[in-house]
Amino acid sequence: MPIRFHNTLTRQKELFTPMNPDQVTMYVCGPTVYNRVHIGNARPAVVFDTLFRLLKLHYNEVIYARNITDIDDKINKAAADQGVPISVISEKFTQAYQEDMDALHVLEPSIQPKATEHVDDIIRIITALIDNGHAYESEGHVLFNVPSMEGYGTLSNRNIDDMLAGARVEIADYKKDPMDFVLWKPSTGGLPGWESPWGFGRPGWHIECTAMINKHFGPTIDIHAGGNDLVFPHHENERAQGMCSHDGPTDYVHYWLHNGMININGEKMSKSLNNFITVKELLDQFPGEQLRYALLSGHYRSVLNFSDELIVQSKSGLNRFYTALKDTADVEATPLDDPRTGVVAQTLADDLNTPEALAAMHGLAGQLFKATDNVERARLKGEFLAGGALLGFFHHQPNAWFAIGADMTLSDADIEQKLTERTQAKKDKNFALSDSIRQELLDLGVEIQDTRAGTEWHRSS
RNA sequence: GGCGCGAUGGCAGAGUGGUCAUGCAGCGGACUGCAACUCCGCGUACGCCGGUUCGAUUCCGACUCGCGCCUCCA
Repeated sequence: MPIRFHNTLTRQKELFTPMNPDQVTMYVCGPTVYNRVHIGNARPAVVFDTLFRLLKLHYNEVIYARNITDIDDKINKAAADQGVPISVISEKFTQAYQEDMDALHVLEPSIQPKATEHVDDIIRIITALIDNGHAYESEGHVLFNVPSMEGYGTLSNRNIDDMLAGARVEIADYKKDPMDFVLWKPSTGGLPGWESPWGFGRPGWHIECTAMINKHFGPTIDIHAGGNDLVFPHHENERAQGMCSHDGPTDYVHYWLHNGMININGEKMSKSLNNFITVKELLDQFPGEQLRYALLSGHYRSVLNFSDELIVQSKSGLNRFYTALKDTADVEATPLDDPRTGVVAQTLADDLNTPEALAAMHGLAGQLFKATDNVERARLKGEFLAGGALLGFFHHQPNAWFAIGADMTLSDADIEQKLTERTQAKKDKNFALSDSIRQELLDLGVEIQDTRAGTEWHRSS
């Protein structure tokens, strides 16, 4: 089963072929750790986590790096405001990020490099760019000289003249060319910084990713992903740095993947609208799995409207999945001979079509409900579980899932007692009593189903 | 101004040159003492106008509307 991706660089769907048939290298832009991340930050983490899971099925080794940006002026500002070292801010929110991602069932990447641990590498690559004639020092700054690179703008599909025509930005006088961007800037007035050949200072934004990729993977990687707002300038500049910091022409990234943005109830998240929703706020109200379902319910390249309705529907969808698991609790799943052939894996192989994958999961659930043959049920359950694992679902036992957020006034023993009374009432044909007991239980968060085997119950919120 | 994206049934959201998405919600039915769960069935969906075609939601062109990026925002 071949894997295909939409590559931002070529603007079309392409067959994925890694440089090394046994090993895939991928890098995803992670958070700047200066506050709790919002739901928009969670989209690439969850989407490309699903990609990571898929790739691991197809290749012996997948090395996945997701960086932590812990050098940034927003961190500097937060630290200055609170009168603490930047490490206090960055460590606190790095920790918070890990917690949020864990709750969304995002697997830990293979490597989580930090900018502060790569300042030497950053300095090395800036030096190389200067040596190659692609960067220059000016008034304590080091700048990448954009006109020195043939093909700048290819990734974001724009040309310099058009950009300058629309620009209304004042050009800093230390720049040779208006498009030149900062690789290193001076730190004065007590700002955090590091010693460098160009004085005490700190790196620009784009260079850390290039440096970390070079350090951990070498000049070229298979996949680089992130939000589509990063295409320009961040990834365009990264690409320029990566390609120009080596002798001779070098590819930087073979497949660029970019996810679309998230809207909140139809509006773009923005500070002025005050509609930023943090992952933490959502996790306080909904299980991570439900949020994950919601994030995967749209194709990753499209805008996703993170509405109240979406969250509700996501819960219903997962309830159906868990009902299927509950109904087949007695069935021992038969694992797929080749997990890559599962219907979910196949839909994901087509440019990570997660809505189609969820539809496939619903298809399997329906078959599971209908099947009567035990061999067939075991096979279906195996495929269903494999699909769930790829999508990052099924971290609960079914009854535990339904009980999330449920009223716990009644103990299990209380419930069993009530059900015994109800069963007796039913035997006595005292349906008024049996129905009132059922309603009482329902009011206390206990749903019941009468089956041939007796009465089943589970808690529900 | 430059570059790009989108418009699918009440909602969400795939996909396809010609019988089918899928889920949620709704309606009818089966099951049930009644329910619940599950199952079966139902709704003349593809922005507008042309073109290509035996046939277009799908391809091509124009239009309308909405959206994104164009300096540190995933």
